[in-house]
Amino acid sequence: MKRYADVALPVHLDRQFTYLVPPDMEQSAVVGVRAVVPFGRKYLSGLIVDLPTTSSFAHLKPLHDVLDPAPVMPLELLALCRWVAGYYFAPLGEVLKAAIPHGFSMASTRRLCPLPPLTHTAVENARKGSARRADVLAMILEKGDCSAAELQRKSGLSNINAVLNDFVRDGLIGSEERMPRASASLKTIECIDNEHLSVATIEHALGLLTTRQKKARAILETLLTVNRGNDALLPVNELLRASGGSLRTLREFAAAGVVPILRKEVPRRQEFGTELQTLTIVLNACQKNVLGALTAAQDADKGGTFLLHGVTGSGKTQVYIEAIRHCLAAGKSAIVLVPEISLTPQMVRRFTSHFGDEVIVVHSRMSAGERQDAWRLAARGKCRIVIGPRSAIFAPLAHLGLIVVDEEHEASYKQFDSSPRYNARDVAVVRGGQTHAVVVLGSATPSAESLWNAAEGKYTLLHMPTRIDDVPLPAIVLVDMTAERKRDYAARKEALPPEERGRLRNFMQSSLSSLLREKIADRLSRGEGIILLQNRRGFAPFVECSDCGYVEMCENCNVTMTYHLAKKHLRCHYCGLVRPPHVQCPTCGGPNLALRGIGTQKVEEELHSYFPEAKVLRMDLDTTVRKGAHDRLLQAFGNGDADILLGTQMVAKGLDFARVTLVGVISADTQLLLPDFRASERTFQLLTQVAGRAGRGGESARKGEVVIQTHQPGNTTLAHVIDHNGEAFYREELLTRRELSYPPFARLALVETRGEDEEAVRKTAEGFASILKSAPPSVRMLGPAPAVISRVNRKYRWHIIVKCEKDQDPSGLAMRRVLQGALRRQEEHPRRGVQVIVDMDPAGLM
DNA sequence: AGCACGCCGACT
DNA sequence: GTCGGCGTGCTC
Repeated sequence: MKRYADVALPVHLDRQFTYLVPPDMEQSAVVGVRAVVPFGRKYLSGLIVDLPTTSSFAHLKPLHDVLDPAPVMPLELLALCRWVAGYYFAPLGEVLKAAIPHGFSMASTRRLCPLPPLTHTAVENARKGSARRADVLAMILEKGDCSAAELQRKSGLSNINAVLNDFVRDGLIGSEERMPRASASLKTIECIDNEHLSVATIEHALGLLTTRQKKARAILETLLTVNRGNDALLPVNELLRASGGSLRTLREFAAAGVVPILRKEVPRRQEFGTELQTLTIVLNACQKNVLGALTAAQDADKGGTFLLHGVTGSGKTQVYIEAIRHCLAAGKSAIVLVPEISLTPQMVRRFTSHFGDEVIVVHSRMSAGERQDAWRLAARGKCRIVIGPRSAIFAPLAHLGLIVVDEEHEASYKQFDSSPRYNARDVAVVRGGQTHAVVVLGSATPSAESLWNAAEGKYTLLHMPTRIDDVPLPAIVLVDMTAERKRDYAARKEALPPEERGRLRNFMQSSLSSLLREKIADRLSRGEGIILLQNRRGFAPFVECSDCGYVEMCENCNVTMTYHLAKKHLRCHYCGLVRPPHVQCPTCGGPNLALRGIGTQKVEEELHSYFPEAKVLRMDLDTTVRKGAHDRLLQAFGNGDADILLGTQMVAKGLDFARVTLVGVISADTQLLLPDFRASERTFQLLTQVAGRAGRGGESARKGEVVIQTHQPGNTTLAHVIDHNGEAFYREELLTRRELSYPPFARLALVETRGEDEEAVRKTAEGFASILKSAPPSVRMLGPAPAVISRVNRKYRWHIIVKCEKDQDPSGLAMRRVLQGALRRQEEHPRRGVQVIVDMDPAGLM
């Protein structure tokens, strides 16, 4: 009987491909192992996801190879990936590619070699026809074996494969598809091979040494004194360090057979060290309460989702740690999801201090090899705690007992830029449901969705309303920057003689109000720490002609360009384009191009001019791109090496610094005025988080103070921030959401059409919308309309918002069917160069 | 989505 | 004859 295998491939095709299983692979071809298959002209590696007994397809090809001796993807995880693929409209192959680190998305490369008929004379003959073709032949003849990609690059021919095919047909060259190595190999180190070590041989060799060969003698003598079992092989570099000998000498001994050396595989893993002070922390009554609920749920073995709403500084991390301890004691494993931005060595250390080698950390800066090692360690049960961002929700842990999602409201859990567009928090809840693991969503400022789910009884709400040691919440004051500006202007005018007052036309307000300046001076004099938030990097968010209003725009995107001081250039924060600013206005020719708005660099400059003696650390994307820079900055500030930590939202996510007694928000309005239904929520969350950085010290510490500057002093969101009145904020926010049919009361999908041809993009959007018009009335549609940022990376964007009340379609099934149907019909008449992207539960509508 | 194939027009 | 551009259809 014939056997078949369905293989999911990392291609953007919502289909699986069926292959014949050759008889010699029947044992090894099982669900969850990777296989190499012929696909078109190439070979691809994919995952076997099913073993159907029949196939209606007539021209099946056989599997080419099976890569793994045992499944690399547990069935439970495959089921989760299937759910993600279905819910977020992504091909299964792409979900698997996101879930399995490297080694999955491999494709063959075409290699060429010369055949006997290819001689220098043959090359010269070809040169009569085409010089470029002759060059290709010459290269193959010279190199002997080379890749098609290399030939393409060096020859500049665009249709290299067609050209090569001609040569193959003429019998001049040979061609084959070769797969890259199946997987990055484990790192190996050289060790002394204890098993083949002979004391007699070494003593004999010692006897042969002259008295002058001190180093050589030291190596052998040291070797005789160290006695280790096979489990703890002595690494060569340790032996050399201990004996002071050189690698060269050791190599000679090895070559002579005196010292046997072997290579041992070692997983690459980072060391994070321990943080002793947190090891002895005793939970307070509130923390114990919460922990009790979590451990009881774990013991009941039925899973369940908990929303842990704890104010900043209430000690959530310590609760997570104890819950994990309980989980491990029961023989189970745990996943901790953390926003990428908070995944600092300091944060990881809090976990490694307690659990040591049981912890494995995955993060975006890891190499392919490191990722793969981490995945393998988790899959083999060598590490039972995986800490990481978004993608860590796919960690291949068996016996999952607990999933922690810290800062569950964070938008970074939602992948928005590429398929699969999943929200790791929601996937966590689903995985918990599938495996009966307890899920803890923790936050000081939960998302409106999660709070509503708790109110509806889907999640169990746990509260931690007080800070550790009852440190009071900081006092928050609002500064009206409009009034400030007027006062400032009047004062300057007063100071100038009447004939010079015209110069004030371009008067730029300081980014620091007098109140904030006063408080900064006060803290500086006391040696206390200050955190300043300005959620915009660069110097000036836009450059404007003071005469005609021209604004420097990006040529690829419909956004303003930001002026960066260090390089004195303009930069697009969407596509990365860099160019110098105009010297004269390109529209009116005027010389008055002014730097407008406030970025972190501008604040930094002003701080230097007001407080030349203060040490300021700027922390934003521009100062933290280098590896470890983020941690170094936080460490330096924590040590007291600097007085002021100034930065974008990342200053709100650091760990506690007891010495901070003042937090300043340069402008609360940056996010508040965005045309997005989550703008208020985002602002409330960010400001509450950053305010929570103030005054976290022990009992002796001074109360923290927070100054928030705004041009919207009457805004109710800000009023709730200063009152620490989250309850009122969420009550009002939920009311608005209900009125306007936004989440959590409705499910949203954002359909985006995207392409370089504006007309085609618009027409595709209109076509999609007209298909949606025939949907049942419960599925409603807004748009189509150009996106708020109507062009990014040379591509135009149109949006259709699709929504459906949750009480009419609780599972989202109706909406999914409508969208699925519309996508199918759309694919029947595709427009070249236009993509149609469906973003389920989008993080924002821009 | 890639990618090959086939057809057309520009160029030498 | 060469070569790139572009539309079309396929990938088990």
